[in-house]
Amino acid sequence: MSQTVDRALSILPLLAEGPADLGRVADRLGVHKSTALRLLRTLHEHGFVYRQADQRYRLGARLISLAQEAMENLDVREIAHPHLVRLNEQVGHTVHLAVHEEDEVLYIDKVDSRYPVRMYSRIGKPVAITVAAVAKLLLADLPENELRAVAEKLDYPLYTARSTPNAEGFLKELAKVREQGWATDLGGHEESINCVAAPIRGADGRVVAAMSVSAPNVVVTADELLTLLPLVRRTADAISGEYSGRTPVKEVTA
Amino acid sequence: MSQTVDRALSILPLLAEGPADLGRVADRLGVHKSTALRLLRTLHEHGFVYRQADQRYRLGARLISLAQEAMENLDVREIAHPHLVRLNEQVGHTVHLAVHEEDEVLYIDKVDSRYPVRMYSRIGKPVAITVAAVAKLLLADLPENELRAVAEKLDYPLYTARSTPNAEGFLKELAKVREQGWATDLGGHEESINCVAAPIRGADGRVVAAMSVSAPNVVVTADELLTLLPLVRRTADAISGEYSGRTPVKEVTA
DNA sequence: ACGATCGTTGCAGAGTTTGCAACGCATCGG
DNA sequence: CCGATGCGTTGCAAACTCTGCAACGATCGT
Repeated sequence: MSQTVDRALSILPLLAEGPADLGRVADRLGVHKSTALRLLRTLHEHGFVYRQADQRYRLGARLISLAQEAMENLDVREIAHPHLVRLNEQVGHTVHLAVHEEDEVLYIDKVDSRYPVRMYSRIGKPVAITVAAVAKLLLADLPENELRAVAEKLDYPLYTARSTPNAEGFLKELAKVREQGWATDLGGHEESINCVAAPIRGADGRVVAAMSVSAPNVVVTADELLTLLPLVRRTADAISGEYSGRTPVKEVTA
Repeated sequence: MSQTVDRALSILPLLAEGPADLGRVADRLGVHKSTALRLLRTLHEHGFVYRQADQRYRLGARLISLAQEAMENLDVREIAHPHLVRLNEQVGHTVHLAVHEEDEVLYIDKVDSRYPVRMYSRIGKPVAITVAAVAKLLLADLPENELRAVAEKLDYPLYTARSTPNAEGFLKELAKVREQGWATDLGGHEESINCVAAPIRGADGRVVAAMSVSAPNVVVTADELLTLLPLVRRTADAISGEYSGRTPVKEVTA
């Protein structure tokens, strides 16, 4: 809608790939160098980009601190955290909390496994939306028409042989998930890692977040992990209860 | 330099304070509602802001994931992390890693204390620049003229009775820090918390980051904490060595 | 049912942004 | 040592984008 802002914002993901000099930025944006310079200057004034010793630009500190504030403002996170910690103490495995926003699902909290073998994931990282157990729960709650639209639009990368292959399979899986009220990912993202997940609901019953317990095959089998399901669901319900009790605003897709 | 972008970017810190509706954003920016709307729309398209169910705007997910990428690209962080973990295992206290950028010092990594008493701090959060031990190290490395300019410009909030009171005291402290090659914060930020910090240097000898060990009085006295200094310095030196060995770009102030 | 509040859209004027060309500066090769 | 090349930077006038207004529609509360 606003050309200038549009261009300026496009610079940020570009710099996320790594530092770039003026010429490179101008090229990638398809604008004159002087234009790119002025955009970068404005971004710089706000601390969103930073100029290295070699004059190249990279993402700046304000971006990091802003993101930090953004996460601290998420009410679900605040409420859920102690529950996640407690669950982690009980089961020992990695516990995740995720929310859905604009066709992306991302982790907003994590408590690491106490076992030496840890899985790779980071708070703030978008999750594999077509296979992750938490993603299934979050998407399954969308109204039918939206859901169909989203499913068609997605890519279905075959991380493993058990990854969701296409929109049809995804919708079918989501229907199942919606009905049973919980979800799993059995080696769909990484061959040796399984997850069990449960939804966290707001006062109006809509799913506002999802939490999961993940563990590699080498520690527990999928079947053993599934025995934790009741505990995971109870934890999620406890968070739901606390969250809907004093909900200031509902976190739902637009 | 660019009015439109300037305004658009100003919206983000504003939203970091909490969700706001269109009217509020327009007021704070001092522009017409229609103008604010178009800016918000552009930010929305890029995922930087998100629209809640109640139509209010808040910071979006792309901001969080971008910040995540920004941090993952920091070479110092990657290299330092395992060292921080090891140090934490040895001493048990909270370990921090911080960098300096544009008159701000912020934590880019943290390993939590193993003691039940934990201090409040978060990755991405700007640190109290006038009192934190890591901040002293990072600033002490600036060229004399820049340093003076920065010191004059800063605020000196009196967190405790032992906080740095003014520019003069700060410069004096920095001179000491520069000479001895390490720094402390003894109750300057929070009455009961002490820190010991050491610098991490790049190939050219400039300080690129600083690390610290922090612990509350109730666990160890300041004197006991100081006995850890040699270990902290050794760890910092190890990181420095590894970092300067294969430095792609130097992270230095412009 | 009515008024108030808030978000949204088309429009024309105003102002900002854009790309060009020229400059300064450093680096590199002859 | 000097010219060539590449980079970031600045003034300028034309062009296009953005701005604020006013009017509309929807939603909410009384």
